Amino acid sequence: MKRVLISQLGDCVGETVQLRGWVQSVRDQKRVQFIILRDRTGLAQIVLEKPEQPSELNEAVSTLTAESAVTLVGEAIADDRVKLGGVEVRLQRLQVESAAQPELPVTADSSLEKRIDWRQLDLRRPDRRLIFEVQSTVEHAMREHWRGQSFVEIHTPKLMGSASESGAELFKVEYFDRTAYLAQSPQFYKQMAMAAGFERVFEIGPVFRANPSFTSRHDTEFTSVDVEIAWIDSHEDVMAFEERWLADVFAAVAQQHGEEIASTFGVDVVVPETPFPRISLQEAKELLRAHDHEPSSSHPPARDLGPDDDLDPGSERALSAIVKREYGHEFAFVTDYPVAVRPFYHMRHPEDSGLTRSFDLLWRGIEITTGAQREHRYDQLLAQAREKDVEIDPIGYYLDFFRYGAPPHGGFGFGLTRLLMQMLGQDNVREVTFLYRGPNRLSP
RNA sequence: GGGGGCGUAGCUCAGCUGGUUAGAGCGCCGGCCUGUCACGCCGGAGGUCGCGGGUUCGAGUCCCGUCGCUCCCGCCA
Repeated sequence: MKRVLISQLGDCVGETVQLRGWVQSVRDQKRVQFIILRDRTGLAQIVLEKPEQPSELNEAVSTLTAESAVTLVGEAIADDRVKLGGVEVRLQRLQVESAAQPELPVTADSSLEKRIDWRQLDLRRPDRRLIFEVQSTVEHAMREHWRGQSFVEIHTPKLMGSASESGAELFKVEYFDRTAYLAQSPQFYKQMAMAAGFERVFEIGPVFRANPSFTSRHDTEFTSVDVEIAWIDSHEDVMAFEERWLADVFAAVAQQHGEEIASTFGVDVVVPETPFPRISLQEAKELLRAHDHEPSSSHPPARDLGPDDDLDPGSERALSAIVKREYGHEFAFVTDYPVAVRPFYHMRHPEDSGLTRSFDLLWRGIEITTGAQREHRYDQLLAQAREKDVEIDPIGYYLDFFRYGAPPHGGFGFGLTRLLMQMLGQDNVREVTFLYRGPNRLSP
């Protein structure tokens, strides 16, 4: 007897094998019983004859409930009648490791909310599992690319004494006799790595945002991918890095999961061509004005945008559609945002101090990256902080990073779940988050 | 924080302008069925219609309040 996975059954015909998995279904007939067993590699049919006097084994099969965890032993038999792979296992022994209660609380067509309540059952579905296999491939491909370019992986603290950026709200936590905050971004610390001479760093880690955002693309805790690179000339170098890095990631996903993603989710993973189109925010607004985009029924139309306005979600969707049509590209770097909508540490254009050396990356209408060249000159950084009315005292440690020689540098933050959501045609980040955290969700 | 939508059986939903005992499909339980593979057939159980109040002879349905969820906007990745 040997322990095998369901995918290996075809090579075990005539052998006695042990299978371990979950009961997908039971068909209990007069003369014969079938179990459909599922493991991480697929489905298999288990068969047992039922004589006039049913055996104990027959009784055990009759009382099996769907989703019970079992170990079973039987002989693998090739049989053309079996539509499921042409091989079935003639049951000899059955061990119920843990019986499932009858009547599952969720099914594949249950609401997302209920499926998250019972996430351990929801994730047993092969299509949900595929999401996290793809995520593993994505992160691995990212690391391979970084390692090939001598990046250093860092792990920055998630407990902070003060805010790292203005705007987003912070979660307060009790920290002995004072208050600490959960990090909303590793921004300041990856810049510290630049001051420390690491030159190229990355981090994949959790970030926390106390925004009460009720949308399909926000959560209060999510996995952020952060990159910072020294000795750059402008934000162009950062974009040039990111597009090649992403092309590598897409190539790995397409190669390892392309077919399964297409058959499961009905979307093609297409490796994007580099370079991606670059469009300044001003050009973007002109494009939007020039194209009469039709508002969809589920989304409001894009607003009319002033010079200091950022793109709203409607404009981002419309812009992506225009770029797809005009440039034939699904990605678009939107560059050179006005100072008003960017944080104090973004470097300004030397020839136009109202604009920053910054960019967002849109993919299929959604923002997956924000990046910039950072201001590394202490006096200029201090002046920009004051101009933005940032309290200097709490960020004194950060400003100190730049007092003893910091290289020109820049980087970006990247939303892993937003990438996965778009890549796999999912309509909500909760689908691609192992356990979602939102304003109303702290369990399971 | 602002706006829209939803809440009826374990799950997904239907219940028109208020009218007897609240329905369907799937699932569950029992029976039947010589190999099913979305098996099929027969039968059964299962509901405080989110919760509270009001209008009415009568409320799942109308009104007010409340709780929960969800989507969009704002904010952002």
